Formats: sequence, C-alpha cells, structure tokens
Amino acid sequence: MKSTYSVAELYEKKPIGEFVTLSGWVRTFRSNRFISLNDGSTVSNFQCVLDYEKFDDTLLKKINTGTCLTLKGKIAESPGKGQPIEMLVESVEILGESDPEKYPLQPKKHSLEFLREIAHLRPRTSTFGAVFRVRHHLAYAIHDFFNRNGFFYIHSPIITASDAEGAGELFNVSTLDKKNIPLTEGGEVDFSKDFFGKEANLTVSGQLEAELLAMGLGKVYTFGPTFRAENSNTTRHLAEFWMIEPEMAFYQLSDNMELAEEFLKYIISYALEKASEDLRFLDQRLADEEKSKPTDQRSMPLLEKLHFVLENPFARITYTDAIDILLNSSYHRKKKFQFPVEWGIDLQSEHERYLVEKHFKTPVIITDYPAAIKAFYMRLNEDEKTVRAMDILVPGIGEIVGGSQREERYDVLLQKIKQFGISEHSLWWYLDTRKFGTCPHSGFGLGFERLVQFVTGMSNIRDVIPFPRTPGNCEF
RNA sequence: UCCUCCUUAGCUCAGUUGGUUAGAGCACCUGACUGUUAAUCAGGGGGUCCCAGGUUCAAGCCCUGGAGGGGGAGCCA
Repeated sequence: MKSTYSVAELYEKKPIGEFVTLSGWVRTFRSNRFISLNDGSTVSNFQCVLDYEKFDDTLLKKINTGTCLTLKGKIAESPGKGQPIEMLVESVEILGESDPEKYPLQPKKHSLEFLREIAHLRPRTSTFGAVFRVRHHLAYAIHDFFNRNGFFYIHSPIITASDAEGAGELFNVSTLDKKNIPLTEGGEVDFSKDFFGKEANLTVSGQLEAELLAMGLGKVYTFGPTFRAENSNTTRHLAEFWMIEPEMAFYQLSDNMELAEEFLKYIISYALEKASEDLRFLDQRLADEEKSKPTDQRSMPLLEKLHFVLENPFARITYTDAIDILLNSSYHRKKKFQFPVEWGIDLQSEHERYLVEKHFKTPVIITDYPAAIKAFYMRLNEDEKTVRAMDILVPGIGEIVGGSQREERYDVLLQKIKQFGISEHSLWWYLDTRKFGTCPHSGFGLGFERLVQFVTGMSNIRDVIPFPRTPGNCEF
C-alpha cells in the first residue's frame, strides 16, 4: 500500500484513517498548531495539525513560511471549516529551513512587479503555481490535438543562416573572438571564418522549414523557442518565446481558418477540464484585481470569457470589410481613432480592439490583407492586390494567430522575393519545393505565451513564462 | 525606440505651503493566548527617503542629469 501522497492525491482519495507521508513547503504556521502546506500538485494547501506540547520548541521555531518539510501522520476528517480533511502529525522532518527575517515571501498579497524580481521564488506562490500548471496543460493539449488529427511533430532548427521572414532584429550566433574580429578587405565582418562559415542567427520562425516537411509528410507542426532581438517593451512581447506553427499540404485558406478555430477551442476546453481548480483560482484573482477599476473598464470574468469563446463561432471578415466597418463606425465619425483609417493601412491596436471588443465582441478572423503589408510568402489573390492571409484577434491580447495560404507558384514567388529585396540565392531550397511537385498549402503561427495569457487572464506576458527574457533583463 | 506615470522600512503605501527627532498597515522579534483559516492581544527593533549635482538659513518635497520599474504606442506572435 502506497503511503506517500501529493496534496492533490490526498484530496482526491481522502484516505481517512491511513498513516501517510507528505512533503511540501510551509505557507503559514498558525497558532503554533496548524501548518498550511503546499507541494505544488494543486493550488490548494493541506492543513497539518500538530500538538505543540509533543514537539521540541527548537523544532517548532524552525517551522516558518518557506520551510520545506516531510510530515508523517494519520489522515482525519477536519473539524475546521476551511478543508474537508487534515493530517494529525506524528513526526516532522525539516528538509530545508527558511529564515523568516530574510525570506521575501509572506502570507499576504504581493505585487506582480515585486514577484517578477524574485522569479526564482515565485513558483511557490498560488498565482504562479496556477499559471504554470495551466501552461503545462495547454502545452500538452496542443500536442494532443495535433496527434489526434494526424499531424507529425517536427523539430525545426534553432540556429539558422536565413532571416526567413525578413522581419525583426536577429540574435547573432558566433564563436568569433570579440576582441579580434576578422574583417574582409572591404572592412566587413568576415563570417567565412566563423563557426558555420557564414553568418548565423537564432531562429525567428520555423515556418519555412515546416513547409519543407509538410511537402513530404503532409501535416506537420513545430512547437519550439523563437527569438527576436526587437527593443520591444510591452506587456505582450518577449525576446525569447515559444511558438506553435502547423503547416498543412493541400489546405486552402478556408481549411486553415477552420483548423485554427477548432484548434483554439479544443485547447481551451481541455484546459477547462484539466485545470478547472487553477482556472477558478485565476478567475477569482482577476475579479479581485478588476474591483479596483472603474465599472466601464472591467473585462469579462475569466471563466465566462473562456466559455463564451467556446460556444460562439469566430467572426470572419475580409480586411476590406474590416476597413468599411471602421469607416462607418461611430468612433470614426466622432474622430476617436488616433490613427487615420483607409484601405491599405496596417490595422492599429485601437482598430483591432474596436473590431474585437466593441463591434463583434468575439474573436475575429480577418483575411485577405493588402499584399504590401504582409510577408512575401503569402499567396497572391486574383485581384493581385491582396494576399490569402488570416489573423485571429482576441479580446485583451490582440493578435494571437497569424497565418496564410502560401504562394505555391514558382514564378509568382520568385517575383515577390525580388520585390521584397530578399536574396533568392539564400532561399534556393525554399524555391526548390515550388520547382518540384509544388502544391497548395497553408499554415499559421500561434504565440504560446499569448495563448497562456488569454487563458489565465494574466495581463503581462512576463508573468506567464518562468524566466522572461526582455530588453535589459536576462536574470536567472 | 517614443509618450506618460512612479521610485520613502522586508512588502504595500501616506507624508500638507520647503521648517524640530520621517509615519501607518502587514511582515519580523519578545511575551500572552491556543482548533486556527492571511489567528488574536500587548510591547519592541527596523530608513543611503533610487543615484549624482544644484537652489536655499533649511530639501523626502523645488531644479538639472542619470538609473530602475509600471502603463500606453510602434515592431509583432
């Protein structure tokens, strides 16, 4: 018979009368009698009761917030109101002491900004425990969804020599001696002397490589780290983040949209099922936070929002229709938009927010953007002005998915590459797939941390990844 | 990178028109109490007022520069 349990297992099995072993970290120690213990298996703490007259004072003094303990004792029904069962402690082993004068976490509410500075300890708080457990379930759900639907998980390279999308600043990967950098005759850095014999960077996207695999394996996806050296200081950007990029042969844009919607709904319903206790906690946390805001600025309660997304179809409109809606809006007539609206502009945050939060009040898929504001690889429409792009916008976060049908026609793609000023030579392998057995295909990218933000209701992206990397911040 | 707000005890924050020894709640320490739920009650310790310079008889408060953080924007996922 097993006698070592996690807190989650104790609450599930309620082994009343059984002598068990339990390990965890002390949240509070009340009345010299009640230890509130958490082991990370669930957001709930477990009450362990000890008779202080039976234990040494020097031992009791070591039971403080943060102390790590192994307790042995019998499980009994709890006469108190806060919990169904509790442990009547018979032995206490101190695994790790915690000096209460110096331990920064207290049994009280801390600001997220303060906890960010002690990111090595914040996994011991209720909020971050819940966030990281939900993050796990979401990651697992993503693999589960693709596996059930016939996708193959592929590993695209982390180090690449191509700035695939031509977008954003790159992190350089080099083993050159920084104090003695070899130069060419023209005074440029001589990357032929570098480790790879050419300039190399951390990947900004696995998409181009995923396309190569899709045109052999059919349906594939990547799920890996991505790096952008942008000087972005916002609540929704990281220098290192995780991205999911499915890529499907023989998928048109409409198939792509259907997949993306089904995918998001599957993941959310999986999280609601597997992490219901954590999501209830996060729902309450958000509600408490929203109390300090004026009524008209409050967002929808977390659980209500998630159910709403599950139960309603995403709105689908073209970019051209979106511009019309914006032009006909009362916001536009009253000149509430800071940026002008006209066909051809890149939609600003305020425009996206109006469409999602005011007009449709549901996630929105916008398609067929002007070719000039989208990447070179997106398939050109018959009007030769727009491309088969799709962005999914959600309330609070904005863009969570960006995807497209890919340009499969060799001549059109080559012309676009030249137009965008990209060296065709560096993409010879990408062009080859259009030369040999090309086919219509589509895919999209989902920012994992933005998904975690959406599901947990955390407003800053730095609070949904254990150790965030942002400009000027690489601690831990 | 731009705009804006902030920086006072371990944490969250107050500090009036520039004026004596800089305050509160929580945390911590000591004691009392002991079936509590962020326990309660009494007492105590704890400060480079972000840094540097300036104005003034006098600066936490005013001025200049810098650093760090929050929110918004851009770039994007």
